[in-house]
Amino acid sequence: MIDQRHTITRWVSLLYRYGQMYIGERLKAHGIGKGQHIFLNALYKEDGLSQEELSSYLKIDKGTTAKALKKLEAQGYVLRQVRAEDKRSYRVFLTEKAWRIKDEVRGVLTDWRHILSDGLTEEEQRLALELLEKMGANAARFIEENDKTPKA
Amino acid sequence: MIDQRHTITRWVSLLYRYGQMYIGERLKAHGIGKGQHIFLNALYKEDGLSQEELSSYLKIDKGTTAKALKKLEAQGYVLRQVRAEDKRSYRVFLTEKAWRIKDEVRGVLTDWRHILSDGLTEEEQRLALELLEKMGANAARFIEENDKTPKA
DNA sequence: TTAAAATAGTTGCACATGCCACTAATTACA
DNA sequence: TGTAATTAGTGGCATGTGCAACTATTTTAA
Repeated sequence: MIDQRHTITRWVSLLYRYGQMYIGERLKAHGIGKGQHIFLNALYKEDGLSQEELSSYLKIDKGTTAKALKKLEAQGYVLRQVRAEDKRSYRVFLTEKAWRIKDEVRGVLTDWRHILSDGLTEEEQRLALELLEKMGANAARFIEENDKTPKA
Repeated sequence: MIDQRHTITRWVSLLYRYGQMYIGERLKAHGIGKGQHIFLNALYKEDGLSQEELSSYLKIDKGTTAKALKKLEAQGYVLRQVRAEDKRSYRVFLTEKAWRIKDEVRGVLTDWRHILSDGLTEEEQRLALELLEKMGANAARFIEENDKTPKA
């Protein structure tokens, strides 16, 4: 019925939304929402980051970051320690409870990647990541340049 | 500081969120939100579809579709006509006001694609679309199969 | 050294999105 | 034919997300 030509933007939208559904479904049982897993995964890689560092690494708004961490803290997955050297900021640490489910949380992303990669060769998977990375870097550069408020 | 290895999922998230920001910013002046442009674009391709058809084509929840169309109708961009043959459903038509901004609305997506494609060869762009399409189809198949409520 | 600018984090608001329960109409079938 | 099942659309709820205004602290510079 409709012309089936899809665009990059359209597929990105589908992949994002469906990925969120999958992740949300898989983590629901732990009381972790689809907006929080990304922070857990970042902290598994490097524990003790500040919210600012998480925000800028993940390129997620600091308000969103604050809310996600608040939930993770309420669920007992992270705790926040005011830094002595700079009392404005925290260090965010994973709790034992968070470390205990590390493999499971990381497994959700791994599994989703496997679902997406079905039928793709190793080479295609590598290429997909490389091209997404290039486009992502372009997007980030553009958006970040354009919200620098013109000084004048 | 943090290991810079990003995954497909991470880049998809960034591309989606930044794309939404870009689109929202560009269409704000027309009173069109970032959640509505996708429906306009689908209708530019084929006018007069039902909400059901739009939902299933775009793979967007029918509740979300209903709300987006309600906004577009309130802004005078679409109107809905009950079908005589099936009084449960509408045909959604673009108004003259919507047709007038067609090039501009479509241009937003084109421009965003150009931003993303900066530094990519034609061949890479083709590949990117092809790989996204394959992964998108995998995602859709998985999600759609898994929410078929087991009959038993 | 003090006043101004920058920075980390919080909160409220608006909006997008999916899910679910619901209504009204249509279709299937006993 | 009449009842059950299915379908199109709506509305409420929960959550994620970005933005903007705000506070508290730290840094810069006059």
